Amino acid sequence: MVNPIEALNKIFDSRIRLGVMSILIVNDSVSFNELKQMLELTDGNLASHLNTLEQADYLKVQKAFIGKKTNTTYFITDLGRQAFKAHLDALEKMIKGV
Amino acid sequence: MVNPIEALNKIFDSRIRLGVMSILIVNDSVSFNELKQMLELTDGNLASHLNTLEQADYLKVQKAFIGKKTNTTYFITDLGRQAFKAHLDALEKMIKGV
DNA sequence: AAAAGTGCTTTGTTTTTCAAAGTTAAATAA
DNA sequence: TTATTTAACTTTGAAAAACAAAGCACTTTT
Repeated sequence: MVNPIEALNKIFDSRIRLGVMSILIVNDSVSFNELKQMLELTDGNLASHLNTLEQADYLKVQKAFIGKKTNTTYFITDLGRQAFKAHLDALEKMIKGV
Repeated sequence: MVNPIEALNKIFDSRIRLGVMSILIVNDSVSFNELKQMLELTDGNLASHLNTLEQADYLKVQKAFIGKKTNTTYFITDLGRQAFKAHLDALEKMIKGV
């Protein structure tokens, strides 16, 4: 038998990063503040998890002004979408005992 | 919107513990050594993760002799099955954006 | 001018993860 | 009978990760 956990992505061990990806995969663009409110996190904690996902090229950032307010918006990348799906597939296979 | 990650079980953040549960949910009884081989872990690492799951009453242990050899076998508990399913449900809901 | 909001970074503590080595007890080989 | 091996841990310690809280730069609102 092949080790069932080796196909799981370590980056997605984190509940918070899973949450971010889940939000971004259906919403296609979400601001820092929206994420913060949805996930109920402190700024620093969110920023560091976003940074981990960014380092992995799973999401990209766009800084802009909306009206006069600064706004940081996050998008999932193709690689991120791919990695997330692969992780979910691996999870499903593992659970189903394939 | 309700925080999508709060229904996730922290115990299942760990890939290894997820793996153990996935194995036990379909196999109903697996020995320490089988788990060790399937998941490719060191003794200590496996023991500590099993301990975490035991503390949570997600699995129970049975020590016995099989022939003349000592054997430690792990079983999932009802609570464990329940918690695991609840976690998977929460994951699914989160991913589907419900 | 003061207060508040955005989006971080920094700092430092706590928690978690893990490998490696040590341990106990039984089994088997020499 | 002594030595080795196997099973299943426990202990130790190091490294990594998670997190809250505070600080900061900048802007906007009051």
